[in-house]
This record gives sequence, C-alpha cells and structure tokens, in this order.
Amino acid sequence: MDVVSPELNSLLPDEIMDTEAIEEVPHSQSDGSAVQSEPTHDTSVPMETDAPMSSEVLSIYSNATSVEHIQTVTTSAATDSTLSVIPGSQSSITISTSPTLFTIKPALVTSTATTKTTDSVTGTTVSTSGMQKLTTPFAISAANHQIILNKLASSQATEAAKAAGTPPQVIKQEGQKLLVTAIGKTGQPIVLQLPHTGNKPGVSQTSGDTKSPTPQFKVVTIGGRELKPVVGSPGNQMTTLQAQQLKTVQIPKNTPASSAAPIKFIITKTVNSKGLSPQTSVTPVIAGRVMTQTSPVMSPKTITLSEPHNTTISSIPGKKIAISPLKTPSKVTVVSVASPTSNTSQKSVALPVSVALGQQILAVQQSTPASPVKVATSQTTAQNIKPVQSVTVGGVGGSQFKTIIPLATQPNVQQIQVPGSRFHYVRLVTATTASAAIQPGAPNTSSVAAGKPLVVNAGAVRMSVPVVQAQTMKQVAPKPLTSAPQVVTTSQTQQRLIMPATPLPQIQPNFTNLPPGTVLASAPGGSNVGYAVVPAQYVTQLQQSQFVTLASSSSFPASSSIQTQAKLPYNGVSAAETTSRPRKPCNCTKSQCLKLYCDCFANGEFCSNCNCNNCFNNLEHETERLKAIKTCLDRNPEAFKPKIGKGKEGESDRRHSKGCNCKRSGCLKNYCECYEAKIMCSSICKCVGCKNFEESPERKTLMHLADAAEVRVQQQTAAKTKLSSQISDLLMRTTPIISSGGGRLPYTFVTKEVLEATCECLLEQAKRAEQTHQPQEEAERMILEEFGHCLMSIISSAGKAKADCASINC
DNA sequence: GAGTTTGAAACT
DNA sequence: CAGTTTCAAACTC
Repeated sequence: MDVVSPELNSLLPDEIMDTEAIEEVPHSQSDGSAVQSEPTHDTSVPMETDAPMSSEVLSIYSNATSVEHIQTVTTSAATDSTLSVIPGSQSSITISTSPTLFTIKPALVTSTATTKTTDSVTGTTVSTSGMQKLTTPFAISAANHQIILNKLASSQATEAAKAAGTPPQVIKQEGQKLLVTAIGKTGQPIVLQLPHTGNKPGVSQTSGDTKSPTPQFKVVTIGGRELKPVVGSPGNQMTTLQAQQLKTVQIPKNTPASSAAPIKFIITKTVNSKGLSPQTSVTPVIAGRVMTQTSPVMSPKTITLSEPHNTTISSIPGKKIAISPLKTPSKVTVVSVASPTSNTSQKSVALPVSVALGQQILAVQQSTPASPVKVATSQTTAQNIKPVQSVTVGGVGGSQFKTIIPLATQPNVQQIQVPGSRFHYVRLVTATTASAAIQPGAPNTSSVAAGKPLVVNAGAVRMSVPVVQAQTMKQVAPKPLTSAPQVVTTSQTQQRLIMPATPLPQIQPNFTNLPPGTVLASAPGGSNVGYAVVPAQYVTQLQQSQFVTLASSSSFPASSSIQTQAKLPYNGVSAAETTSRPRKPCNCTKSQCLKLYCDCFANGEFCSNCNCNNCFNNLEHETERLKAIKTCLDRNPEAFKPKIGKGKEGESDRRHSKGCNCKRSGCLKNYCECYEAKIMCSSICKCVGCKNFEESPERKTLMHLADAAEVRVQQQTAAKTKLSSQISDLLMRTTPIISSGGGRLPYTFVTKEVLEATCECLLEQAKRAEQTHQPQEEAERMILEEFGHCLMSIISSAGKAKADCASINC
C-alpha cells in the first residue's frame, strides 16, 4: 500500500501545503465501477488532514470538458474533527457543481448567488442558481467559482453531536479540527467516483438513522485502481469507537441521466494561516487531493457531502489532525487507507482513527477488510481488519509525521513512519480479542480512551517492517506483553494499540519524537504489554541474521511479505544515498552510546559493527536506551529530528535547523555541521568567521578542489574498471584452447625462444638488405615479409602441435 | 596510529 | 541563558 509516499512526504517542505497543487485528473467513469483513471503527473501531494489552526481549503471545481474523476475526501479522523457534511435535510452538504471551480475553504468567504449552501447544523440553506448546496461552513464565491467551506463552530458541532445522540468528542479540543482520510496510492490523487445511486442530496442522514439512504462514493486512484468505496452509513457495522470517531465526508452524487459536465474536486489545504482571518484559523484543511469526476453528468451536478455521524462533526475547535508533514503540532495524517470491502455490493469502509495527538498513543482502526494498495493481501479473516494501517502523525511542534504502513497480510504489525526524519515506528499487535482495561493513568490513552476499544496484543508478532532507509525489515518476535489489564479490547474492530511497557511508564517514548528508525516492539521482559524502541535498522540486522525471538509465544503468522519502503531523504541526502552508504561505526568510549554524541544513537540506530566500548545502544539494554531517549527528548524535543531541513522561503532548500556555532573552523571543515551536510550557513548560524557562504572564495576553492578530487577518483575508478575489463578480455582471448577442436592457437607457442628466433630472423633479413644496399623501403618490405614468414611458421607449428596434442589426448 | 583540534552535547 | 565541561569526530602529523 502506498499511502502517501513517504518519499514524497519527506520531500515536502514544512512550509508547503499552503495550498495544494490542483491537478486535473484525466478521466474516469461515472458509473462508479471500473474507473479508468490515468496516472497524472503528480497530484501526489500527500494527503494532509492537518489543520494547524489554519484554514482548510477544500476546492471543488469541475471541468466541463474533461473527463472527470470523482474525488473523494474521506475524513475519518480518529480524534475528531471532520468535515461535517451530512447528507440529509439538516446535516448534509450538497454541492451541485456547475462547470466551475469550487473552493471550499475556511477563509473569508463571500457566498454567491450561484450557490446553495445548507448548514448541516442549523439546517439553513443558501441556495443559488448554481445549484450548489453546502453546509454553512461553506461559503461560496461565485466570482471566482469557488466554494469556501468554513468550519463549523465548535458550539455548533457540539450541538450537532448532541442532536445526533452522541457526545461530542473531547479529544484535544485545541488544534485538531478536521480529519481527512485520504485513500490513495502514493503520488496519486484520490479519485472519488460518484456512483449513480440516485441518492438525492438533502436526504437526512443522522447517526441514529441507519436506514436512511446512504450516499456512497467510490474512491479510485488515478491509476484507475479502485481503492474502496466509502459508505457513510452508520449501519455499516461501525463500532462504537467508529461511531464516535469515524468522520466521513461522503459525496453522493445525484446524477441526472443527461448530465455530462465533469466535476472536479480539488481539496486544498492551507497550512499557513497567514493572511487568513481568525475564522480560518479554526477551519479544517483538506489538502492535496485533486479529484475529478468523469461521470457524464450534465451540470448542474449535485454532490452531497455527508457525514454519517453527526457526533463526529469536525467542528470541535482546537482539534487538529494533520495529514502531512507540517509544522503544526499534534497533527495526524491519515494516509491512504484504502481497501476494497470483501463482498458487499455497496462497498463501505469505515476508517476511524484514534489519535492522541501531542501525546503518545496513536491508534488506527479500520473496520473493513482492506488490502494495502500496493500489497496484495489475501483477506482470510472475516474480522474485517485491515492488516496494516497507515497513519501519518504530525510531530509535536514540528513537521514530522508518522505513518503506519500496512504490512503484509498480518494485522499484527503497524508501522509508524516519520518521513524526512527517518522515524520509523512499528506497533506490534496481534489480532487477539482479549480484553483488558485501559490503564487509567496512562496519559497516552486519554484521548482515545473514551469508549474506544483497544485491543491488547498478547500474541507473538512477527514484523515485517519497511525501513526508512530501504532496509528491509523482516521478522521480529516481540516479547510477551505484560500487564494485560492496561488495554481495552473491542470485539469488533480489532483496534490495536501499543501500550507503554509497564515497567517504564515514565519513559514512554513519544511517537512524535522517537529517534529515527525506531521500531516499537514489545518490551523485553514484559509479559503481556509493552514495547521496545528498536531502531528499524536493527530489525534489518535481525532479519539478516536470524529471527530474534523476544516473545515466548510462538504463534507467528508466517508473514512473508517484506516491504521495502520508499527511501526517505535524510538530512538532505536521499535515502538511496544513505542506504548505499554504510553507516559509520562509532567509537564512543564514555557515553555508552546513549547520548547524542553517538551518531548511532542520534540517528536512532543500534550500534552495529561499531568500535564503541561499553555500548548500551542495543536491544540488550533497552531499558537504559529508553531512558536515554526520554532524557534526550526531555532536554530537547527536537533531538532526534533531522538537523537539516527545509529553509525559509527565499533561502536555500536545505539548512541547518539550529545553525552552527563554529568559531575557528571558518565553517569550512567537517567540524561544521553545515559544511558537513554540504550546505551553506544561514542566518540562524552563530558561527564566527564563517566562510561557508555562497560567494566565499575559500568555499569555492574548496568546492573546486573537492570536485576535482571527485572527478579524479571517478576517472581512476573508470580507468581501473576499464583496465580490468581489458585484462579480463585479453585473458579470455588468449586462453589456450587446446582441447577444443578448432579455435585459436595456444598463445603458449609464442615462447621466449620463438620470439628470439623471430627477432634473429628479422635482424638477419635486415642485414641482408643492408648488404645488398637495398633502399630503406625495400629493406622494410623484406623485414616485414620475413616477419610474415615467421608468423606463418609459428602458426603452422602451433597448429601441428595442437593436432598432435589433440591426438595424444584423445 | 597517536595526538590535537573542533564544536556539539551535556552539564552547572 | 550563559559559561563550562564532556565527548567523539575531524583533523594533523
């Protein structure tokens, strides 16, 4: 499953996503089946559900002439806020798209006369000639053909939730605003195809009304792959947790038979709240997905954005869920959770995601069996559990996010990845249904605890973990989990949550700040619950050698699929580079490799093949290592983040996050972290006598020298290669082939004696020519002629010897 | 390879 | 936050 391409994510600067690029999806079919979508050049902006207090822009525009891909914005934010568009009389948003561009964004908006908006909460509807219905948060601007969707006020959301009979979510009131679940292949925009269900917008659908017609839409990748249809029907076997957390934006389409105008949805996210009105600061942002509807529906087209559950209305203020690497804290990105449902004609997917942002527990849940987009997994279980869930979590106060990547077919491993920073976490979970009680004191579970099922994994797990740096993770057996009573189980959804190891509740690593490459595994020594922070590399190491069984339990599903995740750039260096370049062994002597002095530790890696003394940076000293991580994070939450990141606008693409403090090196030696990273010092550096700037002659000289040296090395390498090839070729040619019936003559016949004899013959011929006073030309001719005779003699002798040899041997 | 230099990390 | 110490890598010889 390619989720948001980690690579792509990593490439995304923190500052980007102000507005996502809008790209037109070539075409798709309108019937909702077999959508033939063509891959486009990159709409592959990673889905971001992040709304860092910034406005979220949902742009929906249609191209009247182009084939349309239906675009789906699925917002299933575990924690809360989602687009509160509910099909129905009161809680639905119906957007009838004329061939215009609709932008739904929380920005200041002027509704226009051509649109019709319906407030999902209040039921107020603003109708315009454009036949567009939107929930009140939507403001429609006719002038620019944009529909601006404003987020519901928190009070409204609460009321709506109450009206729905479900309590409003209380998770992280602040920051999280909208959760958008993107289902799509990496680099591909999510295409939502609206089936011709004939569902009329305006049909009320509340969380309690499960029998109401459920608008549905189909999600299709650009590549034409039908990921999964999403149905917002509450009757879709949603668990309580799902009911509370699942937030879905449904875009049912009322397709008049004659309609042909393509509808194109562009969901744009605005990350930066610059210039946005205060109103926008609370507006969720949906970013990065361009969706085009190819259905031959004539405009006006009606698209209903609906949310099955009012209670999950996104408008809870302060909640933020990020879907991309943004700098906003507490961001959660749900990336590409796509999977076809097993059998229902009307496919539905519930993708509740529970996220404790800013805290440490992240739970992802999916009710329907789903296969990773790129990983063909056979759904053998009827539990409707997606084997792997991919979630991107925004780092606290930073741009990092994590992704749980679907792994193989086994539902017991969840990976959390932090693109760009090589963070890589894996949750080891099993499909066991053992129930337990959530540890009340666990801060990590607070945000997801309420009525949200958690599954304790007691069984042994075998991990298949893609490693950020293209390292293939194989199997790791977790130790038995301890303290079973810490986890609550849901029977139905099999939501799995990694709980902190009991012995070390105080040092639970924060998902957002764990060292890069860290893999969460069961804590050693634990019996039922726990996890170990394991560098992803180490997992690779383990798999390369043998299975490391940390758990006593043995029921490992034979997960054979090993995923190699897209490489992520790290510190400005592509993952490919970092991968191909073996890590330098450390030489720590006093730090026990548990301080940032140690590069291994700083990179979130276990020491391997190092020269360190008294090393504690290994699995055997997990406890100490966790403590050290905790200490480092306490000291500096950014400790494990890449030091080289995206610079400000107008500056270099890469710059040191903190800047250097060089005093004597002039920033032209590897002492300088900027220079070492091959970047120039920036304004944030506090260096003295810096010569590492663009126009620096010293720097240029060094660069030239370095380039020259590199060229020299390359040339030498090439020369060596060529020479080696030539020698090899020569040897191949001159290899005696006596045994063969034909072919070349053995070179061994050109012996020293033969050469001497030949030379004597040539000299004798030269003397003869001289004695006869032959002109030089004639002399040369005579000598060459003699040489030819000699060669003929040699060849003849060789051939005769060869024949004799052959006769003897045979 | 030993010793020195350097600057980040850690500490006070 | 600033100054000092510790540390390991980078560098020099």
